[in-house]
Amino acid sequence: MEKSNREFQKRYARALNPDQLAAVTHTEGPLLVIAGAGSGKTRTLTYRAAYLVEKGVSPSAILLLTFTRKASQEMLRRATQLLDERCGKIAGGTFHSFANATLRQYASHMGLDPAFGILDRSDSENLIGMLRKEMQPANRRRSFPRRKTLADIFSRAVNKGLSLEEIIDNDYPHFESHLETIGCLYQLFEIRKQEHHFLDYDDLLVYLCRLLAEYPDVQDRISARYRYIMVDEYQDTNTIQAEILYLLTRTNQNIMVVGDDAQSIYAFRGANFRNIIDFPKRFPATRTVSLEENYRSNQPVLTLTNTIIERAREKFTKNLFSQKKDGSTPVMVNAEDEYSQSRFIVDRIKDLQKQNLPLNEIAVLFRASFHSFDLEIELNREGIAFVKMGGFKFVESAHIKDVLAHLRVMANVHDRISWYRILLLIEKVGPKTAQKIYEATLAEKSGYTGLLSAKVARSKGLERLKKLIATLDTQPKTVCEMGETIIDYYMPILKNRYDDHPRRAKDLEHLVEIMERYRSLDPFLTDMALEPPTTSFENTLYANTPGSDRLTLSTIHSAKGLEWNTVFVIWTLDGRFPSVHSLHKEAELEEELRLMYVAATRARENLFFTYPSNVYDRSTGLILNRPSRFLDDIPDDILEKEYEYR
DNA sequence: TCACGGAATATTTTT
DNA sequence: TATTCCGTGA
Repeated sequence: MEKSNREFQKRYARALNPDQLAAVTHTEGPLLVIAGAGSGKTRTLTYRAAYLVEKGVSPSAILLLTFTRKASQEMLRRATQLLDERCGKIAGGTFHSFANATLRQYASHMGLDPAFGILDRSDSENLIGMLRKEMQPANRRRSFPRRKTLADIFSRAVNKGLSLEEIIDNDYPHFESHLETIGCLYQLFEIRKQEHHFLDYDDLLVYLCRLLAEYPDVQDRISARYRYIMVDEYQDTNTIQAEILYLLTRTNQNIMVVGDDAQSIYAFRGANFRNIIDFPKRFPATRTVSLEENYRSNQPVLTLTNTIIERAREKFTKNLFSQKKDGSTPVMVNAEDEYSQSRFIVDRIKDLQKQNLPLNEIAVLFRASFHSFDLEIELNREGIAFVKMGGFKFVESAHIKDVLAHLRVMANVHDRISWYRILLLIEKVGPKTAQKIYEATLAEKSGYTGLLSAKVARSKGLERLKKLIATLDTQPKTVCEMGETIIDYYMPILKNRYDDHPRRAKDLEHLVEIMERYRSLDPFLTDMALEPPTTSFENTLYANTPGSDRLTLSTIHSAKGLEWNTVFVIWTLDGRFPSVHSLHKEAELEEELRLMYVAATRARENLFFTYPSNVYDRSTGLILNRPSRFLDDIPDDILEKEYEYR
C-alpha cells in the first residue's frame, strides 16, 4: 500500500509543476488556487478530480461546479481519460443545474411546484414585454426602457443584492423618472412568475440559497453528501453563489476554488470579484497556491500583459513568466479611420496566410459585438472566411423557440408566454385574440377544448392549430414524434416568415436529433433552458469539418479561455475601450482594464492593437482620437507603436 | 384589431 | 446588423 502510494504521487509529480502538484494533493481544508492566464487551470482541476477518486474518495461525494455545462463535461471527460470510468460519476455541472436538481427534490420546502418551469432569458424578456405593454398608457411621456433593458435591471438587482433604486441610480440614471413604474413592473413580474410556477435563472440561485439557509436539516444533508467541492472560474461567482458555497461547507471545509481575479469580467452581471479576494477571510484556514508559469504565450506578450495588469488597484500580485523567450514585440497601430483599421486587419491577415498560418490560428477581438460590422464587410469583400462568436445561440433563435413553445404548452397549459408565442404566429391573430384564447384555455384546463370554446373569429390558421393540438393531446407520442408533428405544422409558417428558411429548417432537423435522446418532455424542456446545445447547427457543421479554415471574430467576453497564435484587438480607442460609459466609474474602469488583459492574454505569439482616429461619439458629442488609456504610455520596447495606417 | 413599414436604438452576456 | 417599437391605414 505504502509503495503504491508513493508510485502514485510520483506519477502526478511528473505530469504537473510543483505548484500545480501542491494544489492537486491538498485535499483537506479550504484551498484557493490563483490561476493566471494560460497556467494550466483546467489541467489542475482535472488532475485533482482524478487524484481524489484514485485515493478512494467516492465520486458521488465530489461536487464540481462550473459556469458552463461544456466546461464541466470537458473536465470530467479528461479526468476519465486520466483515470477510469469512476470519474464520470463525479457530480458535476453548473450552479444552475445543481440548483435545479436540488430544488426539484426539495420543492415542497420552498412552496414550489416540483414540476416548475424554467424561464430562459428571452422568456423573461417576453414576459416583461407583455407586462410592459399592459402598463403602457401610464408611461407614454418619455422613453421608457425596453423590455431587454428592464430584464437587465431586474437581474442586476437580484444578482448584486441591491435595490432597484440603487441599480437605477448607479447604472441607469436616465430612467430615474420611471423608477416607480419600473418598481411596479418588477412586482408584477415576480407575481406572474409565481402564479405560473416559473423560475428564471436568478430565481434558481435565490431559492437554493434560501433553502440551505432556512432549513438546517436540508443543509446538513446536502453538505454532508458532498465531502469535496471544487469550483471553477471563482472570480465570476456572484454574492448569492458565494453564499451557497459557504452554506455547503457546513459539515466540512474541503472546498477548492480556482480563479483569476485579473480575469474577472462579469461584474456587470453581478459577479463580485471580491469573492475571490475575500475567500481567505471567509475561510481562515485557507491555503493559497498561485500558478504563475504560463504555457501559452511567449515572453514579449507576457511582458506586455504583466504591464497592463500592473495598473489594477486591487489584486493578488502575480507575475506570469514563460519558457518561450523569443518572439516579436506586440504592436499598436493608429489607423486613420474605421475603414483603414479594417484594411489593416485584412492586409495583415493576407500576409499571415502567405506565411502559411491557418485562419484558425487568428482571431480579431473587440469590446462590443457591433465593433466588427465594418470589418465583416471588408472580410466578405475579400472572401476571407470567418465565424463570429458570442452572437446568437441555437436555442435562442426565433424558429427554435417557436417549436419549443408548442411543446411547452403541451407540458403546461398555463404557460401564457408560450401560448402567446404560438398564437401570434398565426395570421390574423394579434395580442387581443391571443389573450381571449389563453383565457379560454385556462377556463377549460385544456388547450384543445380551450381553442374550441374561445369566442374568436374562425381562421384557417387557428383550425390548423386546433388539429395539431388535438393530435398531440390524444395520441401518446415520444418527444421526438411530437417534435416532428409540430415541425410539419410549423414549416409553412417558417417559410412565410423568414427569407432564410432553408438554413433555419436545418436547425429544426438538428433539434429533432436532440429530441431523440429524451424519453419524456419535462427533462427535455428543462435541458433546453439550462444546458442548451451551445453551437448553432451551422457552427457544429463547420467545427467538425476538417479543412474548414476560418478566422474567428469574437467579443472579448466570449474569447475567455481560448487562445490563438495571432490576435488582433480592434477599437482600442479611448472612449470605446474603455467605453465612455465606464470612464467616470472607478470599478467599471477597473473591469475594462481586466478585459483588456483578458484580450491580450489570448495571444500565443503575435499581438496587435488597432485604433482609428477622429471618431465622433454621438452620445457625448466628443471626438475620440486617443489610444486606450490602458495602452497609451507603455514604453516602446514593450509595446511598439506604428503610426498612421491609411 | 391586425399588419406593415419606417425609425430608432444598441456594451459586454457562462445560466 | 438585427431587433424592437410605434404610428398609420385597412
